Amino acid sequence: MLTLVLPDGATREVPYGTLPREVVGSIGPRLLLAAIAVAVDGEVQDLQTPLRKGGKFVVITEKDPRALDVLRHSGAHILATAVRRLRPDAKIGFGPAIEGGFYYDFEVAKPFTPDDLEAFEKEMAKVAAEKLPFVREEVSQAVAKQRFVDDPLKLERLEDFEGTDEIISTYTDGPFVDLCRGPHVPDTSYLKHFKLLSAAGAYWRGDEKRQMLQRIYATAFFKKDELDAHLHQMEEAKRRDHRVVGKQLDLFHFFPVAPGAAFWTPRGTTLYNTIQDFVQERQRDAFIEVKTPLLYTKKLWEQSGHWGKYKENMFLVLNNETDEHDMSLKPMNCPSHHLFFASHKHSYRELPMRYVTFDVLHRNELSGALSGLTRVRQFAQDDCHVYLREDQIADEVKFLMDFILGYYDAFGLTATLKFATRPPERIGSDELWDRAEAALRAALEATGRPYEMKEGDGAFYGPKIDFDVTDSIGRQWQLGTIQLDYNAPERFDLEYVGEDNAAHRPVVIHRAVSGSFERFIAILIEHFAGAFPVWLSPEQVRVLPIADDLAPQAEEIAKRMRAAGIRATYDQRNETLNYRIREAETMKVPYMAVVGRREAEAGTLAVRARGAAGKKQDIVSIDAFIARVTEEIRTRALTATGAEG
RNA sequence: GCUGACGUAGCUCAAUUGGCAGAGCACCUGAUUUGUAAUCAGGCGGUUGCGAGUUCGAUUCUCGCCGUCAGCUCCA
Repeated sequence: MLTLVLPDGATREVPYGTLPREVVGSIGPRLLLAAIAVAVDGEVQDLQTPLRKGGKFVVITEKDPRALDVLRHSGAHILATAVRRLRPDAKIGFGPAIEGGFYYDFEVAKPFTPDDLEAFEKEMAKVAAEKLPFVREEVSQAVAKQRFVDDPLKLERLEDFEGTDEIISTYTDGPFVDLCRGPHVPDTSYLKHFKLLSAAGAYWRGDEKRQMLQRIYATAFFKKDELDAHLHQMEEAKRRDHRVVGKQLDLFHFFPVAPGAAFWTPRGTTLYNTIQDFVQERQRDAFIEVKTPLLYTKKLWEQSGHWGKYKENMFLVLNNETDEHDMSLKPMNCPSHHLFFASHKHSYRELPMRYVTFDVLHRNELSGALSGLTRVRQFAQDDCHVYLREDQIADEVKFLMDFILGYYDAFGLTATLKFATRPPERIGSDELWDRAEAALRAALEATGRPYEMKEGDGAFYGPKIDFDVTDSIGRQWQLGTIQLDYNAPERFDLEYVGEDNAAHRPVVIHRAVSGSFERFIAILIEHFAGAFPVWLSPEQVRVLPIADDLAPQAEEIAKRMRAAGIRATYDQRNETLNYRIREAETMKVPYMAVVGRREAEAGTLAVRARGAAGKKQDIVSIDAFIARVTEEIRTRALTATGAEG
């Protein structure tokens, strides 16, 4: 007998192998209708999978977030059912639920077209309407092999079960059978609100050496408004796309002759420099800024370990002297900082020493991986390497963490922390890794902040804390990082002189805040949808004279603003005021300052804040306005006075 | 890199089965002198990404190259 504990504390004794369906039905027939699946001690299983253990028994209905994964996983099967009906030659791969939806991989002779997707979507609606029950069967290896005799990918998966005592199960809906662990919704009619999103190639088991399958991405929800909201969110993300907004606001370009390397326009350069200035200002006291060469011989990369582990991603340069590609553009700043540190004797009193550099880095990303500013081949980091004593790790991690979180705060971004441990491909002994992971984890724990684990996701030289930032429409981006490195000091033979007058090995921490400026700016563009706060705006005020004869005053006013440190322009073109306002709005200029005859005589401005259409005019003196804007810039206010939210 | 889609004026997009490459915006000129999101008129603007091929004829069909986009961890 198994003991089930219901949420209200009541217990049920049921025989081993009882179906959850029976238990739920006995609690209430209406609950059975609403049930999607159940969870036993937190483990989700469907209503037709026999109970094999007792524990806390929770009925999962639509309201439970875990129900969505079940629905989506079933959606994947329904997709495969539809595809098989229309393309019987399709071999099935995997079809899991993923964050935001689900996909299914197929091996087909001819890739899918958008027309195919439309047909599949219609067929899925039919399958759903047929209300086919999902039938679970637990089968032997031999029976399973029989069942998937025409599906080589499934047979390959079955081989993994050889010699294990795992239960092999299949799920059938109508004509379609899939090797599947479950859980599933009771029948296909549960899938009501779904949409096929895209099709693209995907390697079998993510391995580029294996054949390429065709993956169809889709999403599904229980309620129509949730699906609509999801699709709307995708539209919103598209509207904010930094590649589109960057063009509208004239911030950067790409040219085919420099794939993956941005050309920054005057406006984009202003934005870029403003952000870099901000970092530099924040780092003025506790950091040491240096500039280092871009090009190095391979000797340095051999010493750092990059030549062995990272060569594929480096741009190698032909050395005329040796006639070999034995030089490389730097993909990272760390080795040059190590050279700096090693160039002098250091006392323990000097530590921690924090070197920072904003140099350009080059990484040879796969051509297919390039994407706008978020994945580029040339970029700059706000890169810092800290040299410190082992006993300083906890304090330093806290210091860096506060620095990083404070920085994001200035942009209205919030971060969550991820702790990443040793990856399979790595340098350094296990003893060093043990020490590094223990030290970093202890420092992280000491800050008292919550964090998530990312096992095996560390850098090749050490464990790290990643900062994942959430933007204004809820998307997550990995930005900052704190990486602990015991290997580099060994490789570069770094030393400091301790209190005992003996040489000691320092520890290195790699730290980035923005990740790369390129990607950070892309994120800011999308975060603010191009409507930057005043301090970041490439153009902060646009002065608009109402008629030609007021142009000299407008120019004079713009000059006064510039003298006060405001990025001000004036637009005296022979166009209507409406036209010029529209253009300033389109360019997301935070303030428009209109000068008419009344204002010119009184020394005032009629100020219109961006996005404040229909609001009553704000008549202020020029001096008061300058004071207000300079104050907003100084404090780096996130919302302008009187502007949209 | 691989799979697929796409590439037409500075930008956003048209161009029936292969048959004279177009529009709006931007830009220039002129008129208008403008009070809070597009004044009117005229004009300039193209090796249809690059290179081959098929054809009487290619933006359109075929091949190669370049670039852009989606995807290539999310495990039956």
